[in-house]
Amino acid sequence: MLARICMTLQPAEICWAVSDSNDPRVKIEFVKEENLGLKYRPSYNISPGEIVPIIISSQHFDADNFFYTIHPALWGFIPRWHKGIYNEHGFNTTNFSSEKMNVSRMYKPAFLKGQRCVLVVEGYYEHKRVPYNLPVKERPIYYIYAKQQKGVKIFDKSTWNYRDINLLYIAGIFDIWTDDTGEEILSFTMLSMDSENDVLSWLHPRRPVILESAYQIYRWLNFNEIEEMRAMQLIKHPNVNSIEWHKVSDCVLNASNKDSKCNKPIETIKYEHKSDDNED
DNA sequence: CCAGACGTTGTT
DNA sequence: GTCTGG
DNA sequence: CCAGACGTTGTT
DNA sequence: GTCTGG
Repeated sequence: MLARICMTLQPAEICWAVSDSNDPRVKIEFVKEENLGLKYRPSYNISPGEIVPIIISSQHFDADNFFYTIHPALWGFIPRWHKGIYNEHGFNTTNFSSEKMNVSRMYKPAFLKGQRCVLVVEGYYEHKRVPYNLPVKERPIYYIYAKQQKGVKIFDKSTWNYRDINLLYIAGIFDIWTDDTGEEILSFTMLSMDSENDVLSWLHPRRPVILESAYQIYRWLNFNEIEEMRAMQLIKHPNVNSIEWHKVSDCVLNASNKDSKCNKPIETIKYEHKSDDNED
């Protein structure tokens, strides 16, 4: 999968957006402003190796109460056994096939400890899969995001009410890694799944595991209440009914382009006009 | 047992 | 050609 | 994944 | 750290 996401919200704004829940058990806290000496930097184009906000259960730290906490975390899971510089383990841990969970040496231990998390994003970017004979430049790139209320455009902040926008919630696995000096780093991987037979199959054979309902998110995070077996069931066939997308320019391919034009719609080619973007 | 893998991706 | 940083 | 680097030096 | 293959 094309490893790019969009998340421009500030920590407080993330709390506002995420805490829109009727469930009194869902209390939101943004903790650990800094991690690794690196700070979460909201951006229209975020890549692996950067710090992004994830939600985890407070019960990983406080056994008495369950509520949501939002942490800045390193995108790219650091293997528990790794020694040395944190990012020199040599594995691509940006995402992980959820189907392989029960045989994974790398992720299973964290999963069995209930270390499930949710990555909060405004949207993610994906190359469309096209025939091999087409050059890279001919591959359209799409921005995928949650369906919004009337009048709200997720790619246009001037239309936002921070408490009303709909975000994407992507299931993940996290761990806390300790370096030689005792410094801890919170890192995570994004879970992926087959997109065959769902609304995104036209785009790419795989897609992130997207949690759509508040209840689904609650169960994915509450590891005490929902054990591993049921958690895996939960993400086996997650719904993706409430998503939308549009074509964007290739400026997002350069990871250093953090500009707002990264998630803006571009003119579609004349003959495939209108909302036919959604077609294969 | 011990060495080697452990992950992903437009690859072959 | 291949690795790394984002 | 893709873009960009791929190097050195008594220097800041 | 933990599992698998030989």
